Amino acid sequence: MRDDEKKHGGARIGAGRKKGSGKFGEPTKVIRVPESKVEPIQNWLERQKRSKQNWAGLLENSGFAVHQPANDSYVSLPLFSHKVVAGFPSPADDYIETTLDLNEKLVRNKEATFLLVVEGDSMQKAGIQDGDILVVDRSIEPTDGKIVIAALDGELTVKRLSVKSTGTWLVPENDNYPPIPVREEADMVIWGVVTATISQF
Amino acid sequence: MRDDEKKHGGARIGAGRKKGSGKFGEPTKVIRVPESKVEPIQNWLERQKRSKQNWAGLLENSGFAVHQPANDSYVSLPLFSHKVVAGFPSPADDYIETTLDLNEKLVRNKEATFLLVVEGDSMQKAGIQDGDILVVDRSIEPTDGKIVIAALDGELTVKRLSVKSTGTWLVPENDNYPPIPVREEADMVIWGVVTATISQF
DNA sequence: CCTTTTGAATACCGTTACAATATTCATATA
DNA sequence: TATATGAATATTGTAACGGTATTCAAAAGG
Repeated sequence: MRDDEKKHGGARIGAGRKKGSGKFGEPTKVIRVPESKVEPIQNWLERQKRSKQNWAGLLENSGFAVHQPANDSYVSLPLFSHKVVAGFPSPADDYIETTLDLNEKLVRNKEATFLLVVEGDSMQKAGIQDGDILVVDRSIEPTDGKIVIAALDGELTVKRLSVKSTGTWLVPENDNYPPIPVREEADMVIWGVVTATISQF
Repeated sequence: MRDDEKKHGGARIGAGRKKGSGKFGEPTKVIRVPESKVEPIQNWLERQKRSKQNWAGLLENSGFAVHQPANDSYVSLPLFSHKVVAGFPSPADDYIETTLDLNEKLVRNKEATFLLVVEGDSMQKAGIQDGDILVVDRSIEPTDGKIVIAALDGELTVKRLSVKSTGTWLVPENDNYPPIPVREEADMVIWGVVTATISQF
């Protein structure tokens, strides 16, 4: 076969890169901006891309997602990410990452969830303050490291559960209080695992 | 005088436009950005130049994309008071003090409320941790002592607002950070007042 | 007939180039 | 002395360019 006959391809329809296959997934434009703002803007663009993916993924996995609540209440509030907003604080534009219903976000298992008003400051370091509302899920397995509601001899406490080979402890997150040893599982009734805490100002 | 002798000016040193006399006051660069982001970016640049916005102005043209809920039904969760529950509890029995809908509890003015994810630990003492979700109400007057979301020269921060005769300050609740003086209202745009913070574990 | 290779076709992207303005200021003019 | 002029230089939005990346179907090879 002669060289000039060695041909592949050739003119054809349908060839060529697809539209929207670029890094931004949409048409682009060149604009002129001050030098000092180039990096912030590009960082922001990067975050915009990533955060969209993240939230989508997060919502997917966590089951909070946008799908179900037909008969339940659904109050959609715009949710911003601080990071994303930090550089470009304009509520008017499309910086809204997603919308979120607080009940949905905070309550995974409605039947097993209850709220509790905190008294005392023994969990201050974990961000739990006196007067906070705790969201407690009784369907979650209380494992080592989880913050739990435990009734010790009828005394209700919020502590971090520590299950080690040396024994089980209820550990306050406040240096002024000592860890409490749990001698037997018998003295302790765990009500549930704290999934969130809400402080109102 | 002949026409070709009618001359003004002429070659001379020092002539010409001064550097930095453009709209941005600094060298510029051309960058390519997605079309949908052109306007947001240019709005932001505009605002950076004359960061002259006050609370009222922000409210005016903010145009939040707040999604309206279809209707307000409630998710009632049992709310316990720590004291009351101290006995022995099951959310099913009558230790339940009341029931509470989180959206109702946390969102007073739905149209003016949005959520924000916190970054940083400058408000640790107020129980606001990195990663928390803040509930921000834009309809509440930012007064002395309120925790506010403030954009200082485009930088978004969560701080306690201090309005004294000596001036206005944004005060972090973390000893590692100094209070930030607000020289003029012009530097500062207050997005809203924080009404609650939610930590999830 | 099925799989792999190939290269034309097309989109994308960072940068430069360019033409139209805008600004400045020493000089010519009144 | 005050004003008008126009060369000199900066700025700015957009077009253009060259280099890459991607896609697809025809050609080549099993």
